Amino acid sequence: MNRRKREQLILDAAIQVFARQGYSKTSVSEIIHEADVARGTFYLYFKSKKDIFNGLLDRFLMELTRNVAKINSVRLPAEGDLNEHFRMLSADLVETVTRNRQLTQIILFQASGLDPSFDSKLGLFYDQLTRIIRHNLDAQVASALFRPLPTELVARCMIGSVKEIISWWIQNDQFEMESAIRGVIDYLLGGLMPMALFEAPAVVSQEPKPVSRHDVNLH
Amino acid sequence: MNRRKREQLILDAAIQVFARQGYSKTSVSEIIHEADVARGTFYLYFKSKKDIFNGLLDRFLMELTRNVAKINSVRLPAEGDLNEHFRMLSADLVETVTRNRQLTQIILFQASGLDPSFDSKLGLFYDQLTRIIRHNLDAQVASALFRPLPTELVARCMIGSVKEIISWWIQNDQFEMESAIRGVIDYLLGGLMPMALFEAPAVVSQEPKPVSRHDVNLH
Amino acid sequence: MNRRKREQLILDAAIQVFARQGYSKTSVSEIIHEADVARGTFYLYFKSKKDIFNGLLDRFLMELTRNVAKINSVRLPAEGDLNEHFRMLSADLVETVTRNRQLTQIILFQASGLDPSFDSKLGLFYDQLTRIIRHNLDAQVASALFRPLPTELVARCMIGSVKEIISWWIQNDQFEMESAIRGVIDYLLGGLMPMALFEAPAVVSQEPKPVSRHDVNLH
Amino acid sequence: MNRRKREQLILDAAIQVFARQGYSKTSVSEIIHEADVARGTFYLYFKSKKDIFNGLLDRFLMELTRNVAKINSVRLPAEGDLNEHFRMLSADLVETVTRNRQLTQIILFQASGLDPSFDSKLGLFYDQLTRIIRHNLDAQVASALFRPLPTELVARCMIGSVKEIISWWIQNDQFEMESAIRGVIDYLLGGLMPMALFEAPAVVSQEPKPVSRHDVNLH
DNA sequence: GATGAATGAGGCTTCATTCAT
DNA sequence: CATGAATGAAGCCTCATTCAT
Repeated sequence: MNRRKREQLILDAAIQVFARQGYSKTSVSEIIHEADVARGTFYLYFKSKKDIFNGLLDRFLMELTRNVAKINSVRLPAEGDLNEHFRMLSADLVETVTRNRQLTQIILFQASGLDPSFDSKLGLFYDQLTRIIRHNLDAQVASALFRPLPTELVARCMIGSVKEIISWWIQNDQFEMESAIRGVIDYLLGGLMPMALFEAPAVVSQEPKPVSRHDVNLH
Repeated sequence: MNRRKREQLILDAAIQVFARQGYSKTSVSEIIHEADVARGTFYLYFKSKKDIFNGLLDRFLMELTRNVAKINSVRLPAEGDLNEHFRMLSADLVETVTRNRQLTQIILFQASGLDPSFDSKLGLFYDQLTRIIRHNLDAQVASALFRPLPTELVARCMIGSVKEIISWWIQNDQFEMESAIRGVIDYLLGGLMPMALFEAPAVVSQEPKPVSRHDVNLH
Repeated sequence: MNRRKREQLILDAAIQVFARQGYSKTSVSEIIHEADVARGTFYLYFKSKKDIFNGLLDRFLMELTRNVAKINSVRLPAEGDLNEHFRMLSADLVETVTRNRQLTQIILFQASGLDPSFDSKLGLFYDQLTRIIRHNLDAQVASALFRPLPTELVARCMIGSVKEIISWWIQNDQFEMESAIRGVIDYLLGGLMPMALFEAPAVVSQEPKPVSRHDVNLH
Repeated sequence: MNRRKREQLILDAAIQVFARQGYSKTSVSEIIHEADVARGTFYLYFKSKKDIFNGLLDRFLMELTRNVAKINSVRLPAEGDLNEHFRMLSADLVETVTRNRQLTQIILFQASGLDPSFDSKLGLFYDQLTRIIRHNLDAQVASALFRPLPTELVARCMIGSVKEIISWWIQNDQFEMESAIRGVIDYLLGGLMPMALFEAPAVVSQEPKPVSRHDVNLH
């Protein structure tokens, strides 16, 4: 068995145990028992319990970042079914999360507050995600596809919404993924689009939107 | 010093220390040192470390529940500035969170995955929150103030949005609370309201919303 | 059993085990087994294995310093049996070393190179000893009782001589302490005194040296 | 690369690492890293960590024994500068110690108490050294060059003196070797020689001692 | 001969909890 | 009620040594 395979073996075992018991209550003993390797072998591949968790964090956050970047890398089409458009783009994200159900659970919802290194890594991850989404929102606003908005704030709300739905899904076996995805996208978009795109354009140009709806600008 | 006062003394000390270091990294030693009571005294008032954390969870989640219930207990006014309306209603929630900045941090973002009992308590809390919000949303939808929506899903998104913003605020000292609150409310509402309420009502009744926007119903 | 007694109990056990096996090969497990206390109790009294050893170092080196200071604190009498004079003064040192045979063994001959903190403590100890002895030597030289000498060097030689004899004694059960002490003092003095002080030059060639100077023969 | 060279390679690496960190704190990993050989290779040449250290002990103690034997193998000249005589004889010892500064440090001052096998080897070494020196002292006493003395005791004192000075030198960069050597020899001799051998009795009271006896001043 | 992945005994330390005073 | 000394299970990690390739 070569180095890569053995490392993966231990990583997989760690995911299982971390998912089952959380980071703090997981001991290295349990990981090596699950992986069926000797104690020393664990430390041959990972410097510490923190280290292996950091490894999981890195891998998974990077994959998620790629997924989110993909969704936000495309210019929105001026017409067509936006919901369907985003649904297709988000397929990879959904697939990643589905394939790593347990890991998602651990990393998104339990990694906070365990260790400064985890926290800072997560903080950077969310910052980066925010930046990506915000960048896209800014572009849409600039092209008047979306109404003026405090885009950083909205990006964070979107992230929070998606996280919460994922959390709900993970803990709920009767969750219907398909309709939920459409529902979330619909809701997230609904808050962004100028009415004009939905309704008769004529009205829009006649009077400005009420001040209360776009006078908010953070920073 | 009577029983109640001493218990509160220890609880306060525990909040301080849990807030500083999180649950797992906090030892009973640190709590009793902060509270300046003997080791045995701690166990006179609390069954275990888990027990005192459960107590904190209960108190804080109950207060948050009351705050959220208040926001959602009022029928929306048919006219007037909705944003301002919600801003006033959410004042207590904002106050609670501001006053317990550290506790919020621990309980909302670090209590997950530490212990099954905490997890189930948090799960119930979010379920209850969802139920409250959803009940209100349903009412608004019924009275056509909001467009048809998968209300449970939307309620969860709202919770997620608020949590994420709170998390951002906690970790960011330059956060401008005032404008953020308005921004979040604006965004959350924007995703819910039928265009008709903003623009000329006439249009709304003339043609239904696009199918793609409200065919999503979970459960 | 009060704090002091319990600490002494553990210290005594530690001395036993350290003496038997040396510092490195002694485990905390063995100390607590010898002391018959629980593992946690050890750490209630000592921060670490290093800490308890440091405690032993401190106590013992301080006692030795006092012993040596005593020997060197008195001005030498202009006449009388110098050997006997020093023998009386060194009684306490001999008693300390005899009473702490095992501790002497560990601290003087095995504490070097185990840990920087031990090394620096030992270094300071020997420096202080050297200073004390040198100070006395300087005084004797000034009053012409001793011949001019590189006093620091000589002080170190004296320390080395005494250490080596102690080491020999510790490892040798048939060692005759009494005669050895007289022999060492005689030898150490012999290298310091101007000939004139011992005898009238003329006499030397006429009759043998005084009995007191060469009646010491070990083995 | 042949067997002998590779063994020497590992031995040299071991010296480096042992010297830097002492025996206990040196791991086989560090030795093989320094030697740049594989882990298994180490065990091809040495049975264990203890084994390689024993090898170093043997080699070095044997060289020291030779050096000391050389100093003591010669009959003292009836006249001439004894100090200079010994200084020349001790050149090799000085050279050995200087060339193996680190090894000296480890073997003379840190090898004690690590392992029974090391202890017994060191014990034998010092016994042998004592025997060599004592044998020579006995001869000098017999020929009345030295005054009657407990020669074994004195031999040990001499060894202790030299060890202490070496230890001082190793830890002190500003040590002036040249004058120290003369000083030590002067002091060691001064404690042994009958006054008569140094000067004509009559002279003593008339003029100061010969320069060679007190021109040594460190610092 | 040479390699280095694998082993597992054993070391140090922490800490929630108990209980005699 | 209050105290705090004592407990010991359990956690993390190291490292000398082996052995299949």
